[in-house]
Amino acid sequence: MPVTIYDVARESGFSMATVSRVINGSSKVKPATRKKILETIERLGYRPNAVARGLASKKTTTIGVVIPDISSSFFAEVVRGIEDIANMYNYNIILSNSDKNLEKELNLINTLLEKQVDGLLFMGGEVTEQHVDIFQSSTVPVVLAATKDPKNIFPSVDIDHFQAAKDAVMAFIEAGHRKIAFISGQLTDPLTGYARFQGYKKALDEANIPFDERYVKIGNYHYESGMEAMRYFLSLDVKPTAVFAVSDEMAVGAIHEIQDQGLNVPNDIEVRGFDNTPISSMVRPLLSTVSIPQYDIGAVAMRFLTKHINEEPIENQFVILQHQLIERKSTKQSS
Amino acid sequence: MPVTIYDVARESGFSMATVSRVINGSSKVKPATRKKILETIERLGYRPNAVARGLASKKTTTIGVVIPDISSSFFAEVVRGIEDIANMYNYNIILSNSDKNLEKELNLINTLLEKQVDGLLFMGGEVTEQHVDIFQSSTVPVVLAATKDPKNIFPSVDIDHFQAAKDAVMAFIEAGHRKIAFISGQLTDPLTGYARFQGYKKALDEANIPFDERYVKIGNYHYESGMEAMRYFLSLDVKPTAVFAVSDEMAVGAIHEIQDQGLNVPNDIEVRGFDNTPISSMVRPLLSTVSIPQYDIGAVAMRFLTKHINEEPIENQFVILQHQLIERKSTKQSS
DNA sequence: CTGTTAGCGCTTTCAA
DNA sequence: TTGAAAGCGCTAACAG
Repeated sequence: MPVTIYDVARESGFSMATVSRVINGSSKVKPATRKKILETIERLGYRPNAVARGLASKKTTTIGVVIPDISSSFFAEVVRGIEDIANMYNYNIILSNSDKNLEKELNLINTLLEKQVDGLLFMGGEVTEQHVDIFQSSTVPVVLAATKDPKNIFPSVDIDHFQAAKDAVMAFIEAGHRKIAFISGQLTDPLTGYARFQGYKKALDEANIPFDERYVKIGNYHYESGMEAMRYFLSLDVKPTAVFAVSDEMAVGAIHEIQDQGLNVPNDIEVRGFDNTPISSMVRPLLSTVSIPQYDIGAVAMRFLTKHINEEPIENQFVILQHQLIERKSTKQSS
Repeated sequence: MPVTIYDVARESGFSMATVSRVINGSSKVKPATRKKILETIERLGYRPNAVARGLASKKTTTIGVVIPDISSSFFAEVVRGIEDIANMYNYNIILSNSDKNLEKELNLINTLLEKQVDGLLFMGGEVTEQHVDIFQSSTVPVVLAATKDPKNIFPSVDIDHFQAAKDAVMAFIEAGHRKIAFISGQLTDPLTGYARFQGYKKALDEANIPFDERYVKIGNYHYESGMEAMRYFLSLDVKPTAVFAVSDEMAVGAIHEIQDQGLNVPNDIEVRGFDNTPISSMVRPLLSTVSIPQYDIGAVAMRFLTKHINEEPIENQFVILQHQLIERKSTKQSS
């Protein structure tokens, strides 16, 4: 039978209210009585029950995080950012993996809301009508991280996927390439798939390079699918001279396929990835990529959420973090 | 003002107790009344308050997980295993990063216990007296994952680090190597550091190869420190012909350092890593390594915890999962 | 500065 | 099969 605040009150000779005050460090308590109460807390080994506190105060100091897959190094880094800031503000996070499965997402959100989290951080593929509905049924704030909803209803923290992809392709164009292959994500995915694809097309368009669908292959962000895509590109009559993949893993897969066929990166074909995950610095040649501030996306989103929770004034509901082209060794230095 | 069980009771014309029964699917409720109550729950958009339930039932269906660093791909995979099984048993997890910092660990454990988690999963470097103390103050079960306590007080799920390292080194010895370098973890770390080091020494010992401290370098498990260690080994008069690193990242760093100096892996120097993290399949040459069932460690630990929570009979309190030598391309096939 | 007293929303005997 | 009522452990007015 664990010791309760009532026991502490009885043993110390003060009331529950006063004990509560010293626990919460709130308002004025005479130093002498604080000391006494602290002593009996120590003596009894009292540990406040956060569930009871949550019920009484309507605050749980925990926030819900739904994420596609924590074993993806991209999201793991985002979560690290979330957790660090959460910790700083004295929140804990309940983490749950959705695998981008709609039903699972909806269930998880519901469960988290039932658990009375003080706020919700959502990462996922798409934000559908159903997401919107359930988010709107929430009495606590919801912030989208590394995604956004099509109607801009909810605050979000993300990068400009369209521009990032366009910049990457433009760098190739400026280096003189005309035959630029694109290893894409699913086009049904509005942000990481479709928006980046549009960026690719736009860059070509502005350079008057006709779009050639043979230079586009859909991948699943993983290494193998990068190899496969590259295998296909290399089977073409007119091979591309540059390849842009929307994930580092796929880019590395592409590089290895190129190398396995006896060609050289970057001399025969240049390759650029996306995300700047740790692997890009652990391969040869070092991978040129588009750096996405994963940690910051998480950190900013969490900070953002605390502001909403505390109803602090918020200037901009939709923050776009900056991406950056990282030139390493899988592209020729254009200097 | 959110709708409560009381509202549902009033609207449906039944008592709170009966509403509670249909929510929990427990005991007998007449189908007709169940139907009516379900309807009014739907109509009112009632969402049960898990905090109140937790207070009343003394169960929160959430478990606490403390982990060194979620952005490490090793732990990310372990957590995926934990979460999947947790999910299966209808638990949520509160995840917190400790960075192996003792004070932080103790604080986190305390917070989780205050939050009335139904169980605790601990991963960390070392399990000290202080850990033992706080774990013993817990009224809920504690399971150690990917670690164990020196006195075998708490149930744990891990691999045999000593044997795994020994096996890796023995494979080199059987392939004819005598000059085997070792990129170690901190020796103050009892499991991943010290135990593996002992395994290395034991293998040499059994083969009557004298231990040479110049062939041992302490790393921090990361890529750069693998390169550094290798740079040092290559500066030796008598260079090693094989290198065993206790993490894949360090092994890959070593390979790249070797390659950068114009030598070939595996022809000039063979390299073997540890963990079988995804990167080992994404480098050239493909990395030979010791496979650790990370996902399973998490999954088994979580399953283990549910058994403790439900007070199911448990045969063995200390489960050792099997490691496995994976032969890829950074070692010569010994067949 | 401290105490009294209602709840918070739900589960759980115990009766009916 | 259903209901009444007593808490679960704590916070938050409100008094004093």
